[in-house]
Amino acid sequence: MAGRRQYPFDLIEPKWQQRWDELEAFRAWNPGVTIPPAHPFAVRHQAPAETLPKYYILDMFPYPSGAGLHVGHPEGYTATDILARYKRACGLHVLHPMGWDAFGLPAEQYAIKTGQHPRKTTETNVATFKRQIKSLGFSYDWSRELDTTDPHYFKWTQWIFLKLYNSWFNPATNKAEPIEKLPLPPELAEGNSPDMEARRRGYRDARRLAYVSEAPVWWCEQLGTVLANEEVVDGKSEVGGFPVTRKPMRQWMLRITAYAERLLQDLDSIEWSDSLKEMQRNWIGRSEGAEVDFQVAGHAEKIRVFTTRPDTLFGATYMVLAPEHRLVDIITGPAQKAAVQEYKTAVAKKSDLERTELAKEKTGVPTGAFAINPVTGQQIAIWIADYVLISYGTGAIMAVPGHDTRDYEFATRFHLPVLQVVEPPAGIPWQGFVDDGLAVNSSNAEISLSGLATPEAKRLISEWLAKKGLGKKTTNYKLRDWLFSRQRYWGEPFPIIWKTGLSGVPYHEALPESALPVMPPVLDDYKPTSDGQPPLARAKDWVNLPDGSTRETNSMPQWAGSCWYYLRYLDAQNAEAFCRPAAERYWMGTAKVEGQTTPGVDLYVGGTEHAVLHLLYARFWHKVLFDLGLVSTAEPFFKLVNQGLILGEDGQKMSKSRGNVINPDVILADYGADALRLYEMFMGPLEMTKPWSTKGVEGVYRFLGRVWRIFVDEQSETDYEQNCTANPEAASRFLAQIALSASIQATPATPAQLKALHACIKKVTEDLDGMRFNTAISALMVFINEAIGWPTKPAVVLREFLVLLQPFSPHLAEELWDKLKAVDGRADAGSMAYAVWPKFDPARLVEDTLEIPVQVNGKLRDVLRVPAAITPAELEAAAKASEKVKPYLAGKTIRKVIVVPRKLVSIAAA
RNA sequence: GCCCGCGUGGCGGAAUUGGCAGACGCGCUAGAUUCAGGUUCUAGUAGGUAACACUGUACAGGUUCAAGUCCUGUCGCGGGCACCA
Repeated sequence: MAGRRQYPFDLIEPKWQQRWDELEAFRAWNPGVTIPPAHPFAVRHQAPAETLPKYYILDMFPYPSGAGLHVGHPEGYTATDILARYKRACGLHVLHPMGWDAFGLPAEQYAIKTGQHPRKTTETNVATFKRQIKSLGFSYDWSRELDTTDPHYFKWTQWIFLKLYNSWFNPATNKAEPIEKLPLPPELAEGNSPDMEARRRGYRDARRLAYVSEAPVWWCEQLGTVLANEEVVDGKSEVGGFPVTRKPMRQWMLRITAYAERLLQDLDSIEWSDSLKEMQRNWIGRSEGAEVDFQVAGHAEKIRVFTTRPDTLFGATYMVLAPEHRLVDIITGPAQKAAVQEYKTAVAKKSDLERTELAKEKTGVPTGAFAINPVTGQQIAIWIADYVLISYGTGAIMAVPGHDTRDYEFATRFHLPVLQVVEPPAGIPWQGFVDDGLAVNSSNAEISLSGLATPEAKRLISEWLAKKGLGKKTTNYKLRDWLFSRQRYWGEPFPIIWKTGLSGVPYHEALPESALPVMPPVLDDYKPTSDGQPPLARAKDWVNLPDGSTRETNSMPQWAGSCWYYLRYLDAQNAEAFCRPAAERYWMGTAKVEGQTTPGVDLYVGGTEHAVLHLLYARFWHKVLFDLGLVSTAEPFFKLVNQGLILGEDGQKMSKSRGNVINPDVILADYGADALRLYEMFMGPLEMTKPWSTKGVEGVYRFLGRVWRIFVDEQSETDYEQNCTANPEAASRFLAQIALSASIQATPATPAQLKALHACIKKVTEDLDGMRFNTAISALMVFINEAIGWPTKPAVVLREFLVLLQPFSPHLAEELWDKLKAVDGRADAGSMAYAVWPKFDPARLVEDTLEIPVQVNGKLRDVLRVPAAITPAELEAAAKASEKVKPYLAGKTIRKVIVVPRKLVSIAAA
């Protein structure tokens, strides 16, 4: 490291971290809990904790990887810690917890390689993360620490799964309801035969929020597991970037699509960034349109299509089915059978990556069949092509090549007819015009759209189709149901068993709550079995139950634990419930508390990588729990902020291969936690991507050194090289012998000193409210730059400054706060954890003179120093009288003079 | 291709939302302290000029007494979505 140590942070920081631990200084108190009278919380607040307004501030909990903390972690954690400390100082009851999202692939892959149990790896990694996080002095309530792999935790993850399993979505009420209350159709209502029982069971199973499906799913050979849509990026696995293929498998699904509309609508009720909301909107992918039925000529079959442009129906000149469409084999003519089969096979062999990457040129083959356009009566060819996806809409489209880019490309390639049915604004060619215009060439004997603007044409044709029974208005979503099972060992087992029903058909049943937690079996080998079964299937004793039923061998995805951890923090130790209602209502802000306005988590900070995975899944679970009356808010996270990425010093993304990774442990050892915290906040706005600079750390470190030297007598810091780090007593003796500077006195502050202080209070307070940490720190620096020149420094002023510094660099602030006792004798200075935030007094900032810039024709010509009480007329006169201004007015006529009181004078002259 | 966001000194970034562009920090220059290096302290630091003038917030226009900020177009960078009918 460069330079001498600025101050003994290596003694100060462990001392205060230990003190906070001993005091349990940052514990948050649930309703009904008695607070020890000596606790600083009780000392500050006379009222019971549950009558104070709460502030729930949450970090995205980390996956404890083997690599340890990287510098991105402390960025978000410092931001939330500063706010947690600030809100505590402002008198709010702050909940600020931390835990571990510890199920996941790396621990399992390490187990496959070494045979070491993932539990062991996880424990080691958690210990490392905890040590690192603690060394940064964050004010977490560690009594609420949780770990998703702890049976006391995942018992309740399994319990919530049972809630999903035992619920269905009632479209009439738009809510999840218990499955027992699902109305049965009349034909199933009666009869107790085994057959009727099985049919009733089938009816219910098809409607549960957690259900089993045989549909094609993403399979990743390298990872040996299936993946959710959200985990597949550009045809590759999000983790590892391995190829994935489509494969029909029996899997557990969660019916998130039932919540598509609410997940979309409720975005309007929460304070997230526009870009993040937009990402969720895109993912949900709502589009309004119509379904239209096309009769297949010479067949009984109809083809149903979804279109967002029913107004272009007159321009539909052919149709396309997805190659996987049910009707393809039925309608294909004998002459086309071979070609169609060949095309289907070719498409099936393509991975999704190839299907999109090689999509430069459209492909397809005709089926030989024709459909009848319901408005023109024309026969139009039916093709199959892989640009139509089986998974969206109905898997079939009406092609309007005149006004759809993809259809236009296809029609051009295969010489299919192109008709104009929309008139663009003047000057734009109609071919391939896809925006709104005026309908043309769109009339038949019964209906005419011609001349109508696109929205009206859509409305009219939809009504007409509905009246004729040919179609109806409908809404489609891109969102698919959530594939919820994985072929992995290191995840929550499902609380599900399988039984054999009539004629050998297997069916599933939930285990009772009393069977929770379902523990995973002990295994020697964590690989999937050779026949592609999940590793849990290897444990025969575990799988096979005495009554002949067998356990579900899939496990839950990593997202399961993070879907509800923010609720477990509210009542983390509770063995009887996932969360007690009183605690839930208090911390989620729905209990009646004076001054409480925010529903849900007040502030959630984390990376943008969870924009559509964790944040969508958690909202979904929360809404189900809300419907079932288990939580009291419709949304979990009221305000959400994404921290920006920290790049390497070379401006590139940090990576081992580039060799530009900054290890926070090294920074910590060289400059201390306070400097690291301060630097990460000083780099720039929290949400921005910004490069690391170790020189920048030195800068804020020097600032902390200046703060230290304002307070202490430099002559008394005798021996910096003395090593007391390993010996707390020696450290404490050493720190105690460092005397306060003689310039600090219990004297009243001068007006100039109060002005500097209150300017700082104002700026820091406003900037913290707006989460502008970088400019708040610059205000602290401005204050110190000024105060360092004061011959005598009043203790009252410095105490208030320390309260402002404390959220940012709490260790140094505590040490100096403690030392100030020697001058002002204030004995209440044991810990700053609940020190009261100073109030800014505008009276202290009143200026008696102002500097007023004077412009002539927009150019600055003078700056006048004038009394603050000056009238606009006097100000104008003073401006015109200025010797610096006069030459620019000479020989010109003043056309206009603008006087902005207390701001500026602008003269226009010609 | 479509949808967001952003372009300010050598660098990270400020600018009360239309009112003195460059706060604060890094770096750099000079001086003091020191045997010396480091540290610390003091002064300076957008370009330009001997000093003024003048020029400057990606580029080109526009609105205004006044534009980094508002409007139109262009270019560049970052992120998201990507055959979603």
